[in-house]
Amino acid sequence: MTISSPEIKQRMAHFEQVCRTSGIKLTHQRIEIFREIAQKGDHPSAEMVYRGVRKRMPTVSLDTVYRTLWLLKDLDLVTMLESAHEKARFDARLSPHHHFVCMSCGLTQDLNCKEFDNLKPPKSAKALGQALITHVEVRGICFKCAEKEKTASDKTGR
Amino acid sequence: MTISSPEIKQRMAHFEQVCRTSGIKLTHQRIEIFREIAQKGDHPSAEMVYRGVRKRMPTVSLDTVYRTLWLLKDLDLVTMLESAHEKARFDARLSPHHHFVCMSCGLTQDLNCKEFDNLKPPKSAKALGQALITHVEVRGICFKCAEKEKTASDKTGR
DNA sequence: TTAGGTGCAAATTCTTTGCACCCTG
DNA sequence: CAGGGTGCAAAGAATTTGCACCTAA
Repeated sequence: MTISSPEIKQRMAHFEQVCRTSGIKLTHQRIEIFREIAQKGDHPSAEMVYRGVRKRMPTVSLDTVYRTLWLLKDLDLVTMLESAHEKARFDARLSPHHHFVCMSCGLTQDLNCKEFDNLKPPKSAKALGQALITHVEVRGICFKCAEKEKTASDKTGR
Repeated sequence: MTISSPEIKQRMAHFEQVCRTSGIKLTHQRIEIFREIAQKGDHPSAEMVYRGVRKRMPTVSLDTVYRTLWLLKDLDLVTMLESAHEKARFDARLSPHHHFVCMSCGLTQDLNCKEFDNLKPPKSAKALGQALITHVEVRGICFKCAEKEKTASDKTGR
């Protein structure tokens, strides 16, 4: 999937604005790396971004791509699929169920919900393949992390 | 979360039966590794399983834990959270949307669905923390992989 | 000008593999 | 007893880090 040109422009403008606001330097590398993600809708990996950017800028290094990607993520300019950084985790429960994932510490807890169990894949999924499982992931902040953040903000005032 | 004793027994029985059916040897290591996952509901990582099993069997090696975990997964005796093996993947689309993930090749495609957008976190999530985002992941087989499997089965007859 | 950013190469972390010995069936 | 399974140590893959040079503001 390729993103339409006005949409890309808007994304680039937003990117530049956020960088300025955050006092982050607008380097060639950062611009090209962000553009690479902004103009592609196929959820590229760091390696894929690297290869794409190298076409236009043959000297970028892979580690700059990584540093920039995490930076963009911290600035909420991109989102991440699959919790990279996370190790594989296993579950012996085979019956369908859902998850609550803490966005701060990554703790994953089972979530039982009849309503979710009964969700049917939408028509739009039919265009992509054969849908088998509909799994809901509720993301939020677990109580332990909420407590921690509260304590921290009491100190920093932030 | 600890799993109730009858439930564990049932899981162990199922495990032993599947191993026999598949002609997989029931070694001490495999039994203890499966038990470790079966009796815990907290989605342990390979490292955590390793530490748990070592208490009862100090000589197991981490690589046996890994080999056994992937084996259990192949036998559909355990499921995996977070697509380990997968690299981090990025997305510049910030508006909420959902995903169709191919269970065979891992291809992730955006899925638009108003019904999913409007899903509210269930009451049971309130007990775990503050819910912020409800994300649906439809898992299935994409057309490309379905085609591949079809071609393969034409040959193997499986 | 100068602090933050980059490239390089080496380090880390998680996971996999080759090989000789061991144990289940 | 035979062939799959295991432990060890070493290899791989993805990501991170230290350091000296570079460049946007």
